[in-house]
Amino acid sequence: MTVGIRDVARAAGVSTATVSRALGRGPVSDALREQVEAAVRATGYRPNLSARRLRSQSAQTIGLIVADIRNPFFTAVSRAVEDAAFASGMRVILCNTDEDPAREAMYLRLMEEERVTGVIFAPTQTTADSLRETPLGFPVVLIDRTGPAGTHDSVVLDNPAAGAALVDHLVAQGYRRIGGLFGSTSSTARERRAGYEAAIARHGLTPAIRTVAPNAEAAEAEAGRWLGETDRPEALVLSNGLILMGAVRAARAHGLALPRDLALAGFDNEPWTDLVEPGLTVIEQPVAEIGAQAMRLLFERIESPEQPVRKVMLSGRMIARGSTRGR
Amino acid sequence: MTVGIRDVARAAGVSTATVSRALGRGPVSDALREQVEAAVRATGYRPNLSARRLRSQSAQTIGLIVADIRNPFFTAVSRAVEDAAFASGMRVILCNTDEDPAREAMYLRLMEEERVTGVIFAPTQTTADSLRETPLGFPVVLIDRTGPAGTHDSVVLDNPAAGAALVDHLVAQGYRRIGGLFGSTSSTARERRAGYEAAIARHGLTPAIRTVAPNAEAAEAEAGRWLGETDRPEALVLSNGLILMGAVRAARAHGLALPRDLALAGFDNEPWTDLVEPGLTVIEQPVAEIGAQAMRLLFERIESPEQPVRKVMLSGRMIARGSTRGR
DNA sequence: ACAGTTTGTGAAAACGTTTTCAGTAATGGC
DNA sequence: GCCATTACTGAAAACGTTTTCACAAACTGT
Repeated sequence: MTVGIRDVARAAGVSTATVSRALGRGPVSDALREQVEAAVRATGYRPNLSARRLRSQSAQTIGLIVADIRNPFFTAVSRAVEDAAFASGMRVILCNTDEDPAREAMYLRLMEEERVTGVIFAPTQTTADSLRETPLGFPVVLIDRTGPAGTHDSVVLDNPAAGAALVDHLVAQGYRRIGGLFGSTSSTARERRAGYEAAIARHGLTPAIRTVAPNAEAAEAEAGRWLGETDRPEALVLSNGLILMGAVRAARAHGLALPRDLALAGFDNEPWTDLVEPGLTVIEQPVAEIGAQAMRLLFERIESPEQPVRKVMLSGRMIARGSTRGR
Repeated sequence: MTVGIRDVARAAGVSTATVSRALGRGPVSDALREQVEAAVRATGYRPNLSARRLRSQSAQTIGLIVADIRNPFFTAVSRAVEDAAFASGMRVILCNTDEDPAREAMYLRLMEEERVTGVIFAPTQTTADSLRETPLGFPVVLIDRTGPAGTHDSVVLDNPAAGAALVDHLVAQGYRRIGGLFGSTSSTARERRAGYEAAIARHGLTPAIRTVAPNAEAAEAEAGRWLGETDRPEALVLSNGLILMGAVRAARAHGLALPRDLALAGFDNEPWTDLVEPGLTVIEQPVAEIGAQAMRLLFERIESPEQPVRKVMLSGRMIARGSTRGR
């Protein structure tokens, strides 16, 4: 039924080995190569990638495992990853874990069964920790979140510096009672929180920290409670774009005007952050760069598996907007 | 090196056929099944999916081809598609075409080589037209955009109705000079435009239409020009979320207040549309439903390939917000 | 002109599964 | 107790490629 390499070989009057070589990079005379190409056109042949993978033991596929593609940070990273992958003739399998360690484990197993060339992975804290003992059958590059030191290549933001920068900025603008609302499941949030704490201490201020599941709904609920209390903070640092959005909603619900009643500073320079009045101060992450660097690390790891573990740390860029304008 | 089914068979003291059956759904006695499962655990066996696909001629993979995953509409749809796919034991390969027919053709060919089970595809007008003559080796479900009638299953919004609903709403709110800014590459935009035109005519008004590449930058530039003209419209209908965002930016740049100086009504109820003051009136698309329905159509098509072509048309829901408050 | 290399080619093995085929043992109806 | 099913099982073929191996022909350098 379906046309295979032997049909092409017959049509071209050569062996299947020659067809394979003509299509790949084996040595073939120009004359035969042309015959083969003509036969391919005539027969409408399409190589069967499963067979090719099985025989060549190379899947030319990478796995991309993230919490939720709807988080704009991951959306942008995934686009960069896929561009780089397809440019190198690789396919991408995308998986959403919803920060669930069980699903993470399931997808990692799936990646083993696919015999993928490599995986780019934003793990939860839990899985990142267990990753060091379980050797996978493929190279892994961690993004956004990082595991215990030195077990896998990774590309992350300089989160402590970014967290501290937001505090410094708020202090410079005259705010003193600065709270922090951080995600509960990722090392990223922990690091941003550490930067926040360090900067707060350096300025001789008192920290006020709450943690929350990293989604807009949970953040809105928690921020709503907080802002309803009598000693609510003058300013809030939010550890990612979804939590920032939740905080904006909560502020609206309480009728608090930015920045007069409450200052907000968060992460992720999403397109809407400069549209909501008076503009939200954020740390912009170099999302495309993160994806591209992750692919680069992955390719280089595949190239030379034994090289020392590397960690690429990129800097965020603070974009000051109206939400932190001084008092 | 790597452990295969024959290693498991040897460890369990059975044939490879029995292992295959124990892991799949063949008839195996309970005793042997347990032996096999123990052997699998002992050896750390992971099935090789390439081999399985090759032999069983079933890839259990679907392709998802969209313009750009960063368009929130496609982000949300893709999430729904992947949830449904993984729930049925299928993998998803995601491809971004950037509305480029050449890339669309390339990815369609890739899908043939992958021998995918099916494809969910949001094509450009160009490719949608050519799709009817080129028979692909797999079922295709069109989403968002639709080709010439009746060649492929599809799930689309009732775009004419949605476009008309926005006009009706604007008219009811007292606006008369209502312009429309539509994307230039998709049938979706054409249909929304048709709805706009029909409603405009029905109200005895004069249409004013411009088209633009469907991205925020191009939309901002074009809207900026338009709003700078002396006879600028009182209200604008925007054919998708990105164009809506561009229009908001252009209005800001011209210092126009919503809705006093300009009313805006667009598509896609993205999370930010109720955060930018005074809230943007939009048609909400049932994104999760679109993804889920597409998968359903695809599965049913696989089930019975000969059944008549089906088109699922879903209704949008208008959410009226401040940007169209009456004058 | 010769040995040694390089280049191009085909036959056949191999990749790791599932599936077919044939066969044996157990079960059921009478 | 016998025949006809049914339930399991293993040997071997098959899936569609790439890669190894062997070999012939065409080049090198001398």
